[in-house]
Amino acid sequence: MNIEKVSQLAGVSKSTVSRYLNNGSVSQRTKEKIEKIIKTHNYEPNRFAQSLKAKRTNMLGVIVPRVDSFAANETFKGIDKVLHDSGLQSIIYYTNQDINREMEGLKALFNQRVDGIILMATHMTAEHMSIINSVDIPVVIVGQFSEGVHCIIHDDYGAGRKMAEYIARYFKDDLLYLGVSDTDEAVGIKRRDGVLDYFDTLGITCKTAETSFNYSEAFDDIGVIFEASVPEVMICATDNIALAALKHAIERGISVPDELSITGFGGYNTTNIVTPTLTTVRFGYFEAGEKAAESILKLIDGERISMIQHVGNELIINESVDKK
Amino acid sequence: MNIEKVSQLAGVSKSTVSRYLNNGSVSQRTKEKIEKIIKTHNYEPNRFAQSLKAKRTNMLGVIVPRVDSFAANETFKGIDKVLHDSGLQSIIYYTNQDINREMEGLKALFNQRVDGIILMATHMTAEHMSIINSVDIPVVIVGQFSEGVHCIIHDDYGAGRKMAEYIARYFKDDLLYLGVSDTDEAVGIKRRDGVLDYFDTLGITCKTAETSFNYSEAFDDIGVIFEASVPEVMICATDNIALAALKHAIERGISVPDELSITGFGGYNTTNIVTPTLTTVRFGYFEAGEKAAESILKLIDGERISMIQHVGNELIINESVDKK
DNA sequence: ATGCTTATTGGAACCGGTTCCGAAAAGAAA
DNA sequence: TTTCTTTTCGGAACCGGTTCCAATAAGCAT
Repeated sequence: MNIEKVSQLAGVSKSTVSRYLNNGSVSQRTKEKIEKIIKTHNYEPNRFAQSLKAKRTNMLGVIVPRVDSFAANETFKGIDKVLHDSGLQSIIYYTNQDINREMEGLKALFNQRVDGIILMATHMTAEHMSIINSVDIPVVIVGQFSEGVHCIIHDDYGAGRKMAEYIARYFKDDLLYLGVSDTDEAVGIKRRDGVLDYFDTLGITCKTAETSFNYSEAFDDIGVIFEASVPEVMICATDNIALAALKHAIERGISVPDELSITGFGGYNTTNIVTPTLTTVRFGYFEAGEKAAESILKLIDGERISMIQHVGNELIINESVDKK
Repeated sequence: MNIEKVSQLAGVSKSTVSRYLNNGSVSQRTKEKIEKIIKTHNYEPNRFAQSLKAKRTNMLGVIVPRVDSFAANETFKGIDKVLHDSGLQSIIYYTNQDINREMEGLKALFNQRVDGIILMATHMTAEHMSIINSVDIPVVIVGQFSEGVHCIIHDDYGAGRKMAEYIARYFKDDLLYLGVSDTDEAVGIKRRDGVLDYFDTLGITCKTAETSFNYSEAFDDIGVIFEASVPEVMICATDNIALAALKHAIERGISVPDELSITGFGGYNTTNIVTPTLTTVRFGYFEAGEKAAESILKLIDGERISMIQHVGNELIINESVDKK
């Protein structure tokens, strides 16, 4: 079934059918004739033919670094909600945390003529920027900041500070901040500085150590740390790291929170499943996804929007901190 | 940049450039001329124009019921691995576990002219089948069985039996199987029957109760069950349910596994994070995804493949069962 | 050089839509 | 009824590729 056949069966021309489909001026009588044919043969116009002429594909590219992370899942749900409501399809480009596949994805999606791209970035490089600039469709980055692109970012500094304020109510020393590499701007630097800067203003000293985002690597690193000494408080840069710390503590018979207080960042579901439940900061991942999708829609429509949008977060007080 | 301009700059005709792009017969000299133009202007053919004629879009639809589940994530990773290696794009249609959106997705993806659809189904209905049959592109179902479609299914019955065999080594009575609604064929019926049938052959009686896939609903149901009596063994139909049971037990001071043994099904990551770690059956979700993708590729190429393919699973013995 | 086979090439039609433009039809005013 | 507007409609060109077919060029043996 194509527009040609529909027009023949309805006894009109192609252009009339096309006009009918696009709210053009068609008389009531022909409208009815065409409608009948379309209904009985349930005709649907070919999207490729449409896109060819219209230069708009109604498809959005979403580059997803990982699929097994709470943050990524929630963000995607937010994106999907907005896009689905606007009748757009999302093409997922999954990168498995491989930064080269991120570049590949940008190019491939652009080549598919998607109308815009949302990039859930892990770490922005100059190469990213050069590709993004060479691509003349809207791009929105969510979760990381980069100069010159539209970004949706979490207030990592504020989250760090919130956590530090909470901890400082109960503890003054023997603190350890367990962070990640500062190649990750948001988590590795901002989040850490939010914590440490606040402690600094109070004159509280907090040791630091570094580990990986990966649960089992973090688990091993924490083993080494505990071998040397167990602090009173461990502020972990992510919930995954905090979960690894908790696991280690329980295995070694260290009581949480009586002997060791542990906190995370993220608000993952698992933080409520383990015992004790984990005190953490919940980020607005879903909201970030929604904002990213709304932003890209506006950009596609040619609207101007601010380059940076912030998403809030919230301290979740659970059982893993000793409130002496 | 389009094929017309390339041809003009190279001083040849459109058809020659097209032939060059599709490994047709082109002389060495013209090959070089065209290559040079394409490289310097980094031209890429318009996919829509190609698809319009070729009737092949190189895009696959994947209908995903949820994104925050270990099973769904692993399956998707398997699918993506195979598709990415074959240079296909996957269009994700996320349904948020809404069965109506599954139908909607089938229609929408077909309408997009995807070359095939992989459906991660929750529950197959007659309506599904009627849409699938009306759609004349290959469809593969993964995770559920339905007569007349190509399915990749897990050996849920075998998994149930494996678990029952293991439990029967240590326990003879006071068992409870905590299942889910039998609207889910695979988990609700097969998995349960695998467990119960085996106990039957040994003359072991096992009580049953029903709850939801959802963690918090399961948590509430388990509270009610424990209020009445706490069994010695709880065989839970999913890891999520088992995690809820574990949480409840710990909250009530019931020692696991000394007083209560708990098992799950799934092999989720969280089962290794909680203490005690959870004995479970790990399903080959990734493998199922790979098989689904390979199958759809074969079907697109017109090969015949068997209607049902099974994926294996493996008992993971952890700490949550008392081996007295 | 001639005749025959094979490798290259350009022209034109086609895929299935949209849109511009002018012609025909309908409606309104005179 | 005639004339002027306004709607409605069909024809044709176009979007950017692919492919069939016939024409030309090249290669080869005689």
